[in-house]
Amino acid sequence: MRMSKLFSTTLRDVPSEAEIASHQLLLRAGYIRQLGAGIYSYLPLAQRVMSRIEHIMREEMAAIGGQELKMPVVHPADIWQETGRWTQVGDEMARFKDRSGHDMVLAMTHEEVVADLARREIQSYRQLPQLIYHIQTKFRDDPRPRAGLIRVREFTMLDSYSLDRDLAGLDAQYQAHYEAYLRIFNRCGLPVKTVSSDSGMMGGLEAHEYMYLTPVGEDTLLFCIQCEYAANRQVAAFAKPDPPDEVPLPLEKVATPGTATIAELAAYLEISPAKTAKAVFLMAELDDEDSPQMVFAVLRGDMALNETKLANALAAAGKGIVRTLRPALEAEIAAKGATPGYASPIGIDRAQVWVVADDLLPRSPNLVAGANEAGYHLRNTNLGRDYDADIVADIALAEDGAPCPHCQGVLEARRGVEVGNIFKLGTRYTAALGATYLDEDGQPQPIVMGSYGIGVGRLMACIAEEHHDAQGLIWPASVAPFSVHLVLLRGKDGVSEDAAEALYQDLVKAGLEPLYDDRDERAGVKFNDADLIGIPLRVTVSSRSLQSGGYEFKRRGEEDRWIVPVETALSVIMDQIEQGN
RNA sequence: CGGGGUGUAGCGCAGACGGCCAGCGCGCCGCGUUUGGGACGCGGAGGUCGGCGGUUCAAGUCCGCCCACCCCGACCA
Repeated sequence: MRMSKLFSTTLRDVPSEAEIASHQLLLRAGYIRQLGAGIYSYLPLAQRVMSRIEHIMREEMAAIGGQELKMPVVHPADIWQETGRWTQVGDEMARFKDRSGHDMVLAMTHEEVVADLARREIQSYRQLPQLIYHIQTKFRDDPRPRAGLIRVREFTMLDSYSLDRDLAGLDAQYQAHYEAYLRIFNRCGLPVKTVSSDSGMMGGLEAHEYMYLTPVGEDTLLFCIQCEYAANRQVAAFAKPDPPDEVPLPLEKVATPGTATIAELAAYLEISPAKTAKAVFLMAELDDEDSPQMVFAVLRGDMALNETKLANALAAAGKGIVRTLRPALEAEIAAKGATPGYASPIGIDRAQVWVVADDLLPRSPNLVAGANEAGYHLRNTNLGRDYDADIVADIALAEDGAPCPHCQGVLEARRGVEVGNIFKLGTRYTAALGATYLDEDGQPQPIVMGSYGIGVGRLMACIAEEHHDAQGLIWPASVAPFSVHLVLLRGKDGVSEDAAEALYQDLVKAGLEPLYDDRDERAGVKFNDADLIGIPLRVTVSSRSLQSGGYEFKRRGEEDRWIVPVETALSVIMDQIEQGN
């Protein structure tokens, strides 16, 4: 490719909307351009990088028996209605009507389509297992896109689905993906950690996320510094302390003026926050209810609520699938007869409010809780004696420094970007859509599904985040948009130009992919652009290099420069590319 | 959706006390000089000042409404 013809230009100034390195550099180097919030055009340079990433994906998918297909971006609503996600998923699914008034959706994922295909194509256990995948555009109308390509609304994903006759088959395919995806990240030069995760809107049995650890990440992960335990904070467990063994004492009302927060209360009574009960009021919108349901979460005062755990606890207890969960307004709390800041689990109207208690509470005696009267609390409240809960479950948030649930070691919080995820879905979608096979006994059985995804653009952005310096991008050879950056510094006599043209033609003939800077620019401009664009190998052809005996070689990210004789230049370039990969 | 911010040429910005043809740097086009780490001179092109409405003799500048984008939060691959 001649740079004089390349469809993009480099920018000297950083566009003001970009804050993180990958976003700034991908813009400045001419890889991407923004069209709208979370919507980008991928210029030829970016398209080449993504093609190379996708090539790696295809190789690794083929290695575990994947068959590539392509499923639609636009779906009729009815398959989403069949699985219930039409109502479960909120506004992040873009919906519209076609000209005849049918509800349609823009695909945000493809479980429904896979299950639909499975019910049409799969009749017999003899046809299982199957592994199908595609690399396809998805749209999620995220409320807040950010950080350049890290979080966008339209994106392409490698999206893989396994179909099995039983859980053992699913386990095997899950494990195969687990490893294949690690190989993909490894080949792309991106270090990742896997963590246990919430299955979120996918639902299912088990899930892992592949996290690239970086301060610009938006997920919080917890890692045990001693053992292998690692989890997204949304699901992270921790070893809760054993409360002291105490005899339940009689309830006692105490005046506690001006203590609407746990900190104020603990200070006023001169007790530890661990001796108090915290009340959190939330409004849950459920998929099968029109009006929001109030939920009263009770935790020990020294712990914070994990809303994901709470939502999962509600679902597990059969209360319904939570679409959204938000803090209740003071007016809503008062409307249920509770006093904000002094609310009590004792005497709460459980016909109107669901009480969910953290699983530490049944063994935490004599906590101070609100008296449901401004300025008063109750000492010695005991779950089971003074009040009951609709649900008792782990709903506490694991925080930095909490004890590991496996080894009691310390959990450390880190930030990360989720670049991939894998889910054991089970039969949720296949059962809903009636995707069954006949077993050896002629009995219909639901097909067992798994789904596995990697965001291509997000992966590219993370690679850029990981591999750059102050001058620009430094692509790993495996995903670089071109294999070699040929820089011509024109002399007066045309000798350098002829040499560079000849080398360029040789490179093209050899099947390599050179980017040839044939522009009429000064050396500084060309070198700076080369650094920005970040191709691993730079070969400079100039009268100075020719006088030194050939062409000047330099690897991006290294300081060494060396001269290679004209005659051997082509083979050295091929060696360098080989070595880089 | 709550809080904060920004919209003036391709990019970065000034202009805000209403007042000539709306500016600067970079980039872009032409000519010349220059030629190994973002050159210099001369001459050019390029603007619905985010949009609509209002106030006024006069609006980039004042007022109202709307839109877009960015950041923090809620939410998510």
